Amino acid sequence: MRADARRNLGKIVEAAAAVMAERGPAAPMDLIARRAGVGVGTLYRRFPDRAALLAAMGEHYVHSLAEALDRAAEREPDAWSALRAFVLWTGDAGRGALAAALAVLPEEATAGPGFMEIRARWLERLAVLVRRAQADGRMRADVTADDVVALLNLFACHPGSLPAHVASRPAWFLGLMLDGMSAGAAPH
Amino acid sequence: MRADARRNLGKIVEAAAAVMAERGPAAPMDLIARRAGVGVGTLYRRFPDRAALLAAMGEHYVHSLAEALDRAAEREPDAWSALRAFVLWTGDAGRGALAAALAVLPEEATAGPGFMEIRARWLERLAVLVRRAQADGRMRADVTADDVVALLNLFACHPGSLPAHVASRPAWFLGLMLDGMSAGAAPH
DNA sequence: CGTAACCGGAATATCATCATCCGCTAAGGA
DNA sequence: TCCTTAGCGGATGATGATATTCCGGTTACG
Repeated sequence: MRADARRNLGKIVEAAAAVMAERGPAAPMDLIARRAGVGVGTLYRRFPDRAALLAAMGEHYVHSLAEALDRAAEREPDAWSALRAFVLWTGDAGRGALAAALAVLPEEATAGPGFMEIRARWLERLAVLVRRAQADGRMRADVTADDVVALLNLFACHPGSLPAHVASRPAWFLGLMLDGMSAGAAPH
Repeated sequence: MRADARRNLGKIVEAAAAVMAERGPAAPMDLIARRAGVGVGTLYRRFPDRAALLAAMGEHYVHSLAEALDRAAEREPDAWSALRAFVLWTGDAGRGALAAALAVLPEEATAGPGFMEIRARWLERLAVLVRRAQADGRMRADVTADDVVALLNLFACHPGSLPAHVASRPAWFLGLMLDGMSAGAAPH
């Protein structure tokens, strides 16, 4: 594969994530191509249909998400801090990535080859972290890993249509919900 | 105005709220008409364009929202309980109404005659409630009324695209954020 | 019972997006 | 340096969805 082709491929995946984060999974292909600085033809040559593009995006970003979780787990001293750090990381670093990986993708791109495996592994690690934080008495016992994922989803789905007050301080709101999940909060 | 005409008008506003809650403010007029059990013609005769329809919806639902807040303030013994009751009420009773009044409307229907006044009054009452709850030491001091509104917005914007895990138990998630706002939670 | 207001939805106009195709460009090897 | 060919980009026609109009039929109300 020629060098420029490879370069463009990367640009397209990134652009797709960015545009879809703003306009949802049905965003016009035109926009994605333009954002990538590429003609529509190039886009279609590389990805015969939308599903293929979504699959590529999914694989790429779920991977980066899993990496971030592992990084947090290594660096932070305990499970609860790691969970917290990870959730807050999603708030500033990779909103587009999140929207892509969590909210947009599962609909159609679930079939990717490495996608399901890495996603499952990621979910499992998250669940372990949750259980550990609960065992440490730092996290409410009635909160599940799925709840954490749902929380991320809530913030990831269509950042473009998020209330401005939330969009401008995502970390603050994520922190609020984390506080609600912490052991200190009233369990009802 | 003939009796059936008036009846239909009500049905249309309700249908518009329901459909727009699911599909956003750009939902097809067809759908709205069908949901109302009415022909498209009737819809257009009553509301010359989308903006008119949005305005009508806005007035109607902001009103009902203000009523709910006042009701909660009367019934509950203290400010924090009232706030909590109101927020949780939005979770089950009137999601469509919320989506309409908070997320969908401000974009275009802000110009309605009674709209701005009642909205401002509502916001003011909400702010009073927040200040009282904070004075009572039941609510975190760094949370503002705008934050509460943003929270509602977060759940109201496009229920159709909410993660299933959230959509099926809205009250649970709202409760989580309320817990995060309560005085008990760690302020950081 | 008459009439005029009102209804419904078929028909048309409009528009945005998809997806293809082909002449041009330039990457990379000899 | 030059040649070959993978690769590029965007104009183009097809397609499907939505807005909006219009009129024959219906029904509320005096």
